[in-house]
Amino acid sequence: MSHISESTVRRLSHYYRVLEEVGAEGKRMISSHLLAQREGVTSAQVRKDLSYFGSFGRRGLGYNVAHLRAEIRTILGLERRWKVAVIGAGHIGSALLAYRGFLEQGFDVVAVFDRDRIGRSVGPLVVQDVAQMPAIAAAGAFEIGVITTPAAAAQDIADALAASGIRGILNFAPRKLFVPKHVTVRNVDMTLEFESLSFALAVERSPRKRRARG
Amino acid sequence: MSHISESTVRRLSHYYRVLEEVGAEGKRMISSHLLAQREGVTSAQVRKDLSYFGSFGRRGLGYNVAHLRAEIRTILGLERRWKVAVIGAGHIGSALLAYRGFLEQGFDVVAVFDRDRIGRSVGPLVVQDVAQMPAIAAAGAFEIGVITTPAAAAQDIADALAASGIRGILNFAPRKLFVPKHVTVRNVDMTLEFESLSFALAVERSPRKRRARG
DNA sequence: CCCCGCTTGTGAAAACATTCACCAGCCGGG
DNA sequence: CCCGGCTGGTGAATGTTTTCACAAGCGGGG
Repeated sequence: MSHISESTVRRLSHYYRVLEEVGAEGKRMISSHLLAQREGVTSAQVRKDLSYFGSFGRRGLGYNVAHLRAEIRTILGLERRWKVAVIGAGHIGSALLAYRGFLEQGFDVVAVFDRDRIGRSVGPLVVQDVAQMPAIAAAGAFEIGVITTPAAAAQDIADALAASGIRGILNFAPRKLFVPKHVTVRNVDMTLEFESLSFALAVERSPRKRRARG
Repeated sequence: MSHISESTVRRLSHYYRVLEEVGAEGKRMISSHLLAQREGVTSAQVRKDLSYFGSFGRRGLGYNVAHLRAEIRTILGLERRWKVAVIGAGHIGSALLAYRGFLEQGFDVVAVFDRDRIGRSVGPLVVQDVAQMPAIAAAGAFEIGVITTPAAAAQDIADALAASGIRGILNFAPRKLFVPKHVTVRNVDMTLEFESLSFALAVERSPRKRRARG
């Protein structure tokens, strides 16, 4: 397991969900072929992805649903719970806090920070001054910082998080973040996806070559 | 331009943003090297990405910022505006509607549908019955459907959208959607990103091989 | 106990994406 | 007008990811 690609990890998350469903349907075993079909990938891909981490199946039988689910859970680090702070209490930040979905999956939002709106209640939490954030982060109050500030502030927040020893950042701001290499950033960028859709729909785009004007 | 990879399109969106900033800073020309640096990729990558669509630079000078920006705008299909319907008026749907960011970029939300909450105002729009959606879609009222319903409903909505002639879907539900091949789906999946972060942080994961139990 | 149908795990091959390296072209200065 | 310093475009090389294809292992039936 020298290095696992980002795509493999993403697919593991997907398999994890499929296994939840399949388990709920009462199935005890599942073949790589069936699992692949439900996820829209090839069976070889499923087996290859899993093979990076071990041998979880049995030839002739497939994978034990509950067992494989537990293995993936461990691989993804979902055995434990992660403490999350949200920086930016605007629309996205609030929606995120209100969204129950991921709370059930091992992530607990323990703090919300903003430059304004200080003292306001957001669900069970009270918005704290973002100026306090570095100290609170450094004290180990959370492991993952979620940036939902305007784009212009995002890099500064990322710098502050990194300087406070935070190693995981989920960035909702539409801007590339530069961080020390021991820090992992993942991006959720709606605008990008809209533009990607736009590209796909605009089939009438013309591939003609042109000369540029300086 | 036989086929453009998804990654290339994503990077074009990124370049587009950088060009906006760079333009705002008053720069007239930019080299592939500088553009690359601001986006955290190599200069060869920038030139290769652009070369799929034409020759937009001038040797010795670089790219004209405004001109390149306009070219990418055209490539991405952002010359025109896209009409968007949001299906699901829950937390994510509402946050999305409140988010001004992407409205400025060529996407107009023209309708909101939900199974409940019918008649409620969301910004300038009124929630309509999702049962009406297929007819309204078929009438050409919008080109892109954004699914922000619970996961269990997502595939049915996708089927309805596809059947009504919609060719672009942005899916916020954490579930793989199966659609006819002329329909393009893009996913925004926060849960996935959280799990990917969890994996990256859980460095103490052990790669030991095991035997599975059936 | 052996054979058959099924399924995994995995090297090898193929497909795909990124980076290299260099030619061609452009500007400015002398 | 020519030379030198830069920079873009692009085929070739390299690196990465996915797919293929098959040996090895499993359970069940007779």
